[in-house]
Amino acid sequence: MSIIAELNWRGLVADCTDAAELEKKIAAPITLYCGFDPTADSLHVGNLVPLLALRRFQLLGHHPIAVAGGATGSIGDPSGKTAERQLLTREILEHNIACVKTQLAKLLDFETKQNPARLVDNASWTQGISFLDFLRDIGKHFSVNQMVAKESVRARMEDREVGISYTEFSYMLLQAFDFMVLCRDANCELQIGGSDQWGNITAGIELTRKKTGRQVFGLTLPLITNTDGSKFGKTAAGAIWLDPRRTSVYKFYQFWINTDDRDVIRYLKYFTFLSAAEIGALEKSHAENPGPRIAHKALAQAATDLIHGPGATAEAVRASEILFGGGLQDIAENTFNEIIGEVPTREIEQSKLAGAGLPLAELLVHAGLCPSKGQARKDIEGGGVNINNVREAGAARAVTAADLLFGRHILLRKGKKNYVVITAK
RNA sequence: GGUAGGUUACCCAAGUGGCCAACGGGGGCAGACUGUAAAUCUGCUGGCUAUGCCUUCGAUGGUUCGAAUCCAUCACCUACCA
Repeated sequence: MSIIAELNWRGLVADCTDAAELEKKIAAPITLYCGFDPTADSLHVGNLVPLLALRRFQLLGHHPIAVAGGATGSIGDPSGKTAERQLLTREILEHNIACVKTQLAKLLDFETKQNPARLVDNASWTQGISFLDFLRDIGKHFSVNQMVAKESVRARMEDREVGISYTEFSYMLLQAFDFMVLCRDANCELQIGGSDQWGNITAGIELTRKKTGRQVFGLTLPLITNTDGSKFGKTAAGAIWLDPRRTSVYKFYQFWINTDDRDVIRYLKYFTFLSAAEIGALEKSHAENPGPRIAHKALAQAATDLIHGPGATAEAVRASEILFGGGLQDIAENTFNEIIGEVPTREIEQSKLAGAGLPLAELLVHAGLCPSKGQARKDIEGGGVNINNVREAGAARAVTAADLLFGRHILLRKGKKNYVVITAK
């Protein structure tokens, strides 16, 4: 199957330039790139679509280049942003680039002989260029009239409250320059990216044509949206990160498990490498009997596997089975131990539980389940708090050593899915 | 530079001297139902050593027994004029 057909059945093509010509070109392996700006010290699930797309190209024989945006990231892409952003400091940028690089490296194959992936930083080719040279060699090819017409800029120009700085306005020149350099030096002929990158990509295509006379291509991937209208990849607690120190493997797995029914098949196509046949089977089983959530589990399993590996995934699955499987009544100690570390775990001094013990509200705050004691009391009175999976509706309830399971742990729960293990020490 | 209007909790937004920790909506959290769904219904949504106390209605100062509400100054935003 060609990569275009592959992306098409998965619903991963939002738009592309000169489809007919690209189709011909792509019959033979080509070199393509996608950029990732280091806006944080970890990528998040939203970055997964373009990243996995690079991988999909690689699996079908093409040559992927992941570009870490050391240069572009220091400017800030205005695309899809409603307000000017704070520039990152040099130190933070350095740190972010280093972190993002290791994540990119994990998802692409750099070892294969045929078509190894490459990882470059666009700062490496912007560094030596003076502002004057850049204005003369690159800036001259851009028409401000056209730049102003691009959606990303126009949106900000029309909004008089926020506006756009000259710095962010110039962003597209840098990204266009990347494409031109990669075409010239690495024979890169295709750039992929999120649909918000369309303007930047086409700017690069034009610059490349003007500077090198070559025709290069652009392909954008759809913006992922949840059916209920909320933003994909964001929870109340924030973004879902790929770095397990920011989002635990258990939480990452749970994020996918909690996918809306209406989205699950679509997401299997977007975020896994399962075949059309496999996904078709899951779709059928889900349509017939959605209760067991076979498709959700397959999605969560596959996505977690991809990012965190099979070992960590198995642990997250096991912890989920224990917590959501049934009662804790006669759970074995070593079974319970499996959820420690998977579920957020907090320590507490043994002495605090001695005698009259610690008010439950205080423990909830200590566990990070409630923002304040007042809120904790309300949550308790509302019947949302469980100790060791037994509801505690008395606000005066104190937690004592008698509540410890195996003499060491307390399983706190707020609502249906928010668990914290408290370990006495 | 001139004139008019605005700035209220996570967001939108009501309130124009005491009944205001502040209407309503959104969002969020929790409960019931369920499948760790969706839809629906219900409760909560500033803090605390808690029948009370403290902090909060752009900032600072003032008037008053009492201010989100009145006055002054400052900052920012919007519209019209120049």
